[in-house]
Amino acid sequence: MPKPDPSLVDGLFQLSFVLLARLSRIAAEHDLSVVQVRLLGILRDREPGMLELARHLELEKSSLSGLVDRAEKRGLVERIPSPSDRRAATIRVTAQGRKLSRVIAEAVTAEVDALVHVLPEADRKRLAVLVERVCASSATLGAASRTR
Amino acid sequence: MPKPDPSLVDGLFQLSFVLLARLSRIAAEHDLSVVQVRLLGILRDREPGMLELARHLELEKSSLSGLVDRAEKRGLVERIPSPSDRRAATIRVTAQGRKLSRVIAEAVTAEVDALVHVLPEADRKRLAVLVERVCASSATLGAASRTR
DNA sequence: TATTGTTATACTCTATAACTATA
DNA sequence: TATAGTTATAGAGTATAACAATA
Repeated sequence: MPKPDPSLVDGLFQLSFVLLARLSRIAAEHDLSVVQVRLLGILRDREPGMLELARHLELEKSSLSGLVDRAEKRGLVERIPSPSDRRAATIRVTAQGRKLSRVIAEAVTAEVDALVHVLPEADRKRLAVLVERVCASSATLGAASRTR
Repeated sequence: MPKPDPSLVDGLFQLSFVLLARLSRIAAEHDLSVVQVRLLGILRDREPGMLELARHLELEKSSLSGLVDRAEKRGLVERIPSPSDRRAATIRVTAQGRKLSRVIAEAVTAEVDALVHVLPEADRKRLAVLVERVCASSATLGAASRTR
Protein backbone atom coordinates (compact mmCIF):
# COMPACT_ATOMS: atom_id res chain seq x y z
CA MET A 1 0.00 0.00 0.00
CA PRO A 2 1.74 3.18 -1.10
CA LYS A 3 0.23 5.27 1.70
CA PRO A 4 3.39 7.08 2.80
CA ASP A 5 3.69 9.64 5.49
CA PRO A 6 3.47 13.03 3.78
CA SER A 7 6.21 14.56 5.88
CA LEU A 8 8.60 14.70 2.95
CA VAL A 9 6.06 16.36 0.68
CA ASP A 10 5.10 18.79 3.42
CA GLY A 11 8.73 19.62 4.04
CA LEU A 12 9.38 20.19 0.37
CA PHE A 13 6.47 22.60 0.11
CA GLN A 14 7.46 24.37 3.28
CA LEU A 15 10.93 24.86 1.88
CA SER A 16 9.50 25.99 -1.45
CA PHE A 17 7.46 28.69 0.24
CA VAL A 18 10.48 29.83 2.22
CA LEU A 19 12.61 30.10 -0.90
CA LEU A 20 9.92 31.81 -2.92
CA ALA A 21 9.23 34.29 -0.14
CA ARG A 22 12.88 35.22 -0.05
CA LEU A 23 13.13 35.52 -3.80
CA SER A 24 9.97 37.60 -3.79
CA ARG A 25 11.28 39.95 -1.11
CA ILE A 26 14.64 40.45 -2.78
CA ALA A 27 13.00 40.98 -6.15
CA ALA A 28 10.63 43.53 -4.63
CA GLU A 29 13.60 45.43 -3.21
CA HIS A 30 14.50 46.01 -6.87
CA ASP A 31 10.87 46.67 -7.87
CA LEU A 32 10.57 43.38 -9.67
CA SER A 33 8.11 40.54 -9.32
CA VAL A 34 9.05 36.87 -9.24
CA VAL A 35 7.70 36.45 -12.76
CA GLN A 36 9.84 39.29 -14.06
CA VAL A 37 12.88 37.70 -12.45
CA ARG A 38 12.04 34.40 -14.09
CA LEU A 39 11.58 36.17 -17.40
CA LEU A 40 15.02 37.72 -17.19
CA GLY A 41 16.48 34.40 -16.08
CA ILE A 42 15.08 32.61 -19.10
CA LEU A 43 16.49 35.28 -21.38
CA ARG A 44 19.94 34.84 -19.92
CA ASP A 45 20.88 32.28 -22.54
CA ARG A 46 18.01 32.46 -25.04
CA GLU A 47 16.36 34.88 -27.42
CA PRO A 48 12.95 33.28 -27.81
CA GLY A 49 9.77 34.39 -29.50
CA MET A 50 6.67 35.19 -27.51
CA LEU A 51 5.20 31.73 -27.92
CA GLU A 52 8.35 29.98 -26.81
CA LEU A 53 8.60 32.33 -23.87
CA ALA A 54 5.00 31.60 -22.93
CA ARG A 55 5.78 27.91 -22.98
CA HIS A 56 8.80 28.34 -20.72
CA LEU A 57 6.79 30.33 -18.20
CA GLU A 58 3.68 28.19 -18.63
CA LEU A 59 1.57 31.23 -19.41
CA GLU A 60 -0.85 32.18 -22.16
CA LYS A 61 0.65 34.21 -24.96
CA SER A 62 -1.71 37.07 -24.17
CA SER A 63 -0.32 37.24 -20.65
CA LEU A 64 3.11 37.69 -22.10
CA SER A 65 2.28 40.80 -24.05
CA GLY A 66 1.76 42.81 -20.88
CA LEU A 67 4.63 41.16 -19.10
CA VAL A 68 7.06 42.01 -21.88
CA ASP A 69 5.50 45.45 -22.29
CA ARG A 70 6.28 46.33 -18.69
CA ALA A 71 9.78 44.88 -18.85
CA GLU A 72 10.42 46.73 -22.10
CA LYS A 73 9.11 49.99 -20.66
CA ARG A 74 11.70 49.64 -17.92
CA GLY A 75 14.45 48.99 -20.42
CA LEU A 76 15.05 45.42 -19.28
CA VAL A 77 14.19 43.67 -22.54
CA GLU A 78 13.77 44.50 -26.21
CA ARG A 79 11.50 43.18 -28.94
CA ILE A 80 13.64 42.33 -31.95
CA PRO A 81 11.56 42.00 -35.14
CA SER A 82 12.28 38.84 -37.04
CA PRO A 83 13.74 39.58 -40.46
CA SER A 84 12.28 36.44 -42.03
CA ASP A 85 8.76 36.55 -40.55
CA ARG A 86 7.15 39.94 -40.24
CA ARG A 87 4.62 38.68 -37.67
CA ALA A 88 7.26 37.44 -35.29
CA ALA A 89 9.72 38.99 -32.89
CA THR A 90 12.26 37.63 -30.50
CA ILE A 91 12.77 38.93 -26.99
CA ARG A 92 16.23 39.92 -25.94
CA VAL A 93 17.44 40.97 -22.52
CA THR A 94 19.23 44.31 -22.46
CA ALA A 95 22.51 44.98 -20.70
CA GLN A 96 20.56 46.68 -17.94
CA GLY A 97 18.22 43.72 -17.61
CA ARG A 98 21.11 41.33 -17.50
CA LYS A 99 22.79 43.34 -14.81
CA LEU A 100 19.67 43.56 -12.67
CA SER A 101 19.07 39.86 -13.10
CA ARG A 102 22.62 39.13 -11.98
CA VAL A 103 22.38 41.37 -8.92
CA ILE A 104 19.19 39.68 -7.81
CA ALA A 105 20.52 36.21 -8.50
CA GLU A 106 23.60 36.92 -6.43
CA ALA A 107 21.63 38.27 -3.51
CA VAL A 108 19.25 35.32 -3.57
CA THR A 109 22.05 32.81 -3.93
CA ALA A 110 23.97 34.33 -1.05
CA GLU A 111 20.95 34.25 1.22
CA VAL A 112 19.84 30.73 0.39
CA ASP A 113 23.40 29.53 0.46
CA ALA A 114 23.64 30.79 4.03
CA LEU A 115 20.52 28.80 4.77
CA VAL A 116 21.84 25.51 3.43
CA HIS A 117 25.11 26.04 5.25
CA VAL A 118 23.57 24.65 8.40
CA LEU A 119 24.37 21.42 6.62
CA PRO A 120 27.95 20.22 6.43
CA GLU A 121 29.58 19.97 3.03
CA ALA A 122 28.86 16.27 2.61
CA ASP A 123 25.17 16.71 3.34
CA ARG A 124 24.91 19.65 0.96
CA LYS A 125 26.40 17.51 -1.78
CA ARG A 126 23.97 14.73 -1.00
CA LEU A 127 21.05 17.13 -0.93
CA ALA A 128 22.05 18.53 -4.30
CA VAL A 129 22.11 15.06 -5.80
CA LEU A 130 18.75 14.08 -4.36
CA VAL A 131 17.08 17.31 -5.43
CA GLU A 132 18.55 16.96 -8.87
CA ARG A 133 17.07 13.48 -9.19
CA VAL A 134 13.63 14.58 -8.15
CA CYS A 135 13.74 17.42 -10.66
CA ALA A 136 14.74 14.97 -13.35
CA SER A 137 11.86 12.72 -12.40
CA SER A 138 9.54 15.68 -12.77
CA ALA A 139 10.76 16.22 -16.30
CA THR A 140 10.22 12.55 -17.05
CA LEU A 141 6.91 12.09 -15.28
CA GLY A 142 5.69 15.28 -16.90
CA ALA A 143 2.08 16.02 -15.93
CA ALA A 144 2.70 19.70 -15.54
CA SER A 145 4.53 19.84 -18.85
CA ARG A 146 2.91 16.78 -20.40
CA THR A 147 -0.50 18.40 -20.12
CA ARG A 148 0.22 20.48 -23.18
CA MET B 1 36.48 31.48 0.55
CA PRO B 2 32.78 30.68 0.73
CA LYS B 3 32.27 31.01 -3.03
CA PRO B 4 30.32 27.81 -3.50
CA ASP B 5 28.95 26.45 -6.70
CA PRO B 6 25.33 27.54 -6.83
CA SER B 7 24.10 24.20 -8.17
CA LEU B 8 22.35 23.33 -4.93
CA VAL B 9 20.58 26.68 -4.75
CA ASP B 10 19.61 26.43 -8.41
CA GLY B 11 18.30 22.94 -7.89
CA LEU B 12 16.27 23.96 -4.90
CA PHE B 13 14.65 26.79 -6.83
CA GLN B 14 14.02 24.60 -9.82
CA LEU B 15 12.29 22.09 -7.56
CA SER B 16 10.33 24.88 -5.88
CA PHE B 17 8.99 26.08 -9.20
CA VAL B 18 8.04 22.55 -10.17
CA LEU B 19 6.15 22.00 -6.94
CA LEU B 20 4.43 25.37 -7.06
CA ALA B 21 3.43 24.86 -10.68
CA ARG B 22 1.81 21.57 -9.76
CA LEU B 23 0.07 22.98 -6.74
CA SER B 24 -1.12 25.88 -8.84
CA ARG B 25 -2.49 23.62 -11.57
CA ILE B 26 -4.31 21.33 -9.16
CA ALA B 27 -5.72 24.29 -7.25
CA ALA B 28 -6.90 25.85 -10.50
CA GLU B 29 -8.72 22.63 -11.37
CA HIS B 30 -10.83 23.40 -8.31
CA ASP B 31 -11.05 27.12 -9.13
CA LEU B 32 -8.70 28.07 -6.34
CA SER B 33 -5.49 30.05 -6.32
CA VAL B 34 -2.37 29.06 -4.42
CA VAL B 35 -3.05 31.78 -1.87
CA GLN B 36 -6.55 30.50 -1.24
CA VAL B 37 -5.15 27.02 -0.72
CA ARG B 38 -2.63 28.38 1.76
CA LEU B 39 -5.40 30.29 3.52
CA LEU B 40 -7.45 27.13 3.96
CA GLY B 41 -4.35 25.26 5.05
CA ILE B 42 -3.59 27.74 7.78
CA LEU B 43 -7.17 27.55 9.01
CA ARG B 44 -6.97 23.78 9.31
CA ASP B 45 -5.88 24.00 12.93
CA ARG B 46 -6.36 27.67 13.80
CA GLU B 47 -9.11 30.25 14.06
CA PRO B 48 -7.10 33.46 13.80
CA GLY B 49 -8.08 37.08 13.50
CA MET B 50 -7.38 39.06 10.34
CA LEU B 51 -4.11 40.47 11.66
CA GLU B 52 -2.79 37.09 12.70
CA LEU B 53 -3.80 35.66 9.35
CA ALA B 54 -2.03 38.49 7.58
CA ARG B 55 1.10 37.71 9.53
CA HIS B 56 0.94 34.03 8.62
CA LEU B 57 0.54 34.80 4.92
CA GLU B 58 2.98 37.71 5.04
CA LEU B 59 0.39 40.04 3.56
CA GLU B 60 -1.01 43.44 4.47
CA LYS B 61 -4.25 43.35 6.43
CA SER B 62 -5.99 45.20 3.64
CA SER B 63 -5.06 42.43 1.21
CA LEU B 64 -6.79 39.99 3.50
CA SER B 65 -10.15 41.69 3.41
CA GLY B 66 -10.63 40.83 -0.26
CA LEU B 67 -9.08 37.42 0.10
CA VAL B 68 -11.41 36.47 2.91
CA ASP B 69 -14.33 38.15 1.13
CA ARG B 70 -13.90 35.92 -1.88
CA ALA B 71 -13.42 32.79 0.20
CA GLU B 72 -16.46 33.67 2.28
CA LYS B 73 -18.56 34.32 -0.80
CA ARG B 74 -17.75 30.80 -1.93
CA GLY B 75 -18.71 29.37 1.44
CA LEU B 76 -15.18 28.23 2.29
CA VAL B 77 -14.66 30.36 5.41
CA GLU B 78 -16.74 32.35 7.88
CA ARG B 79 -16.13 35.53 9.84
CA ILE B 80 -16.98 34.88 13.47
CA PRO B 81 -17.47 38.14 15.41
CA SER B 82 -15.54 38.25 18.63
CA PRO B 83 -17.83 38.41 21.64
CA SER B 84 -15.35 40.36 23.72
CA ASP B 85 -14.14 42.91 21.14
CA ARG B 86 -16.71 44.27 18.76
CA ARG B 87 -14.07 45.41 16.28
CA ALA B 88 -12.56 41.97 15.91
CA ALA B 89 -13.51 38.73 14.21
CA THR B 90 -11.89 35.37 13.82
CA ILE B 91 -11.82 33.44 10.57
CA ARG B 92 -13.04 29.89 10.59
CA VAL B 93 -12.92 27.36 7.79
CA THR B 94 -16.29 25.80 6.94
CA ALA B 95 -16.94 22.10 6.46
CA GLN B 96 -16.98 22.72 2.72
CA GLY B 97 -13.70 24.62 2.86
CA ARG B 98 -12.12 21.89 4.91
CA LYS B 99 -13.26 19.26 2.46
CA LEU B 100 -11.97 21.17 -0.56
CA SER B 101 -8.68 21.77 1.19
CA ARG B 102 -8.35 18.07 1.92
CA VAL B 103 -9.15 17.05 -1.65
CA ILE B 104 -6.52 19.39 -3.02
CA ALA B 105 -3.95 18.38 -0.44
CA GLU B 106 -4.46 14.73 -1.28
CA ALA B 107 -4.14 15.30 -5.01
CA VAL B 108 -1.00 17.37 -4.56
CA THR B 109 0.53 14.92 -2.13
CA ALA B 110 -0.18 11.99 -4.42
CA GLU B 111 1.42 13.73 -7.36
CA VAL B 112 4.51 14.96 -5.57
CA ASP B 113 4.83 11.68 -3.78
CA ALA B 114 4.99 9.96 -7.15
CA LEU B 115 7.74 12.37 -8.06
CA VAL B 116 9.91 11.65 -5.03
CA HIS B 117 9.40 7.93 -5.53
CA VAL B 118 12.17 7.91 -8.08
CA LEU B 119 14.25 7.82 -4.93
CA PRO B 120 14.46 4.63 -2.91
CA GLU B 121 13.05 4.63 0.60
CA ALA B 122 16.37 5.31 2.27
CA ASP B 123 17.05 8.34 0.11
CA ARG B 124 13.58 9.72 0.68
CA LYS B 125 14.14 9.49 4.41
CA ARG B 126 17.48 11.22 4.06
CA LEU B 127 15.99 13.91 1.87
CA ALA B 128 13.23 14.52 4.40
CA VAL B 129 15.78 14.99 7.16
CA LEU B 130 17.95 17.35 5.15
CA VAL B 131 15.00 19.44 4.00
CA GLU B 132 13.72 19.59 7.52
CA ARG B 133 17.05 20.91 8.74
CA VAL B 134 17.21 23.62 6.10
CA CYS B 135 13.68 24.71 6.98
CA ALA B 136 14.65 24.88 10.62
CA SER B 137 17.66 27.00 9.73
CA SER B 138 15.37 29.34 7.86
CA ALA B 139 13.28 29.79 10.98
CA THR B 140 16.43 30.47 12.99
CA LEU B 141 18.21 32.68 10.49
CA GLY B 142 15.02 34.60 9.94
CA ALA B 143 15.56 37.41 7.44
CA ALA B 144 12.23 36.87 5.77
CA SER B 145 10.50 36.78 9.14
CA ARG B 146 13.11 38.73 11.05
CA THR B 147 12.54 41.73 8.81
CA ARG B 148 9.39 42.54 10.74
C1' DT C 1 -6.29 28.27 -43.51
C1' DA C 2 -2.80 28.42 -39.97
C1' DT C 3 0.34 31.02 -37.16
C1' DT C 4 2.28 35.06 -34.42
C1' DG C 5 1.24 38.26 -31.68
C1' DT C 6 -1.85 42.11 -29.67
C1' DT C 7 -6.12 44.02 -27.79
C1' DA C 8 -10.43 44.02 -25.04
C1' DT C 9 -12.29 42.58 -20.99
C1' DA C 10 -12.71 40.73 -16.52
C1' DC C 11 -11.02 38.85 -12.47
C1' DT C 12 -7.59 37.84 -8.55
C1' DC C 13 -4.01 39.51 -5.84
C1' DT C 14 -1.37 43.04 -3.72
C1' DA C 15 0.04 47.54 -1.52
C1' DT C 16 -0.66 52.36 0.35
C1' DA C 17 -3.47 55.57 2.35
C1' DA C 18 -7.57 57.00 4.38
C1' DC C 19 -11.33 55.70 6.96
C1' DT C 20 -14.80 53.57 10.66
C1' DA C 21 -15.73 51.67 14.87
C1' DT C 22 -14.32 50.12 19.08
C1' DA C 23 -11.01 49.90 22.98
C1' DT D 1 -4.69 57.60 21.33
C1' DA D 2 -4.27 52.92 19.77
C1' DT D 3 -6.12 48.83 17.60
C1' DA D 4 -9.05 45.71 14.33
C1' DG D 5 -10.64 45.78 10.28
C1' DT D 6 -12.64 47.84 5.80
C1' DT D 7 -12.72 50.82 1.77
C1' DA D 8 -10.74 53.53 -2.07
C1' DT D 9 -7.58 53.41 -5.40
C1' DA D 10 -4.02 51.85 -8.34
C1' DG D 11 -1.31 48.56 -10.51
C1' DA D 12 0.62 43.76 -11.70
C1' DG D 13 -0.54 39.37 -13.31
C1' DT D 14 -3.54 36.10 -15.47
C1' DA D 15 -7.08 33.95 -18.69
C1' DT D 16 -10.53 33.87 -22.56
C1' DA D 17 -12.07 35.56 -26.68
C1' DA D 18 -11.75 38.33 -30.56
C1' DC D 19 -8.77 40.51 -33.62
C1' DA D 20 -4.89 41.97 -37.17
C1' DA D 21 -1.21 40.88 -39.96
C1' DT D 22 1.48 37.68 -42.17
C1' DA D 23 2.56 33.01 -43.80
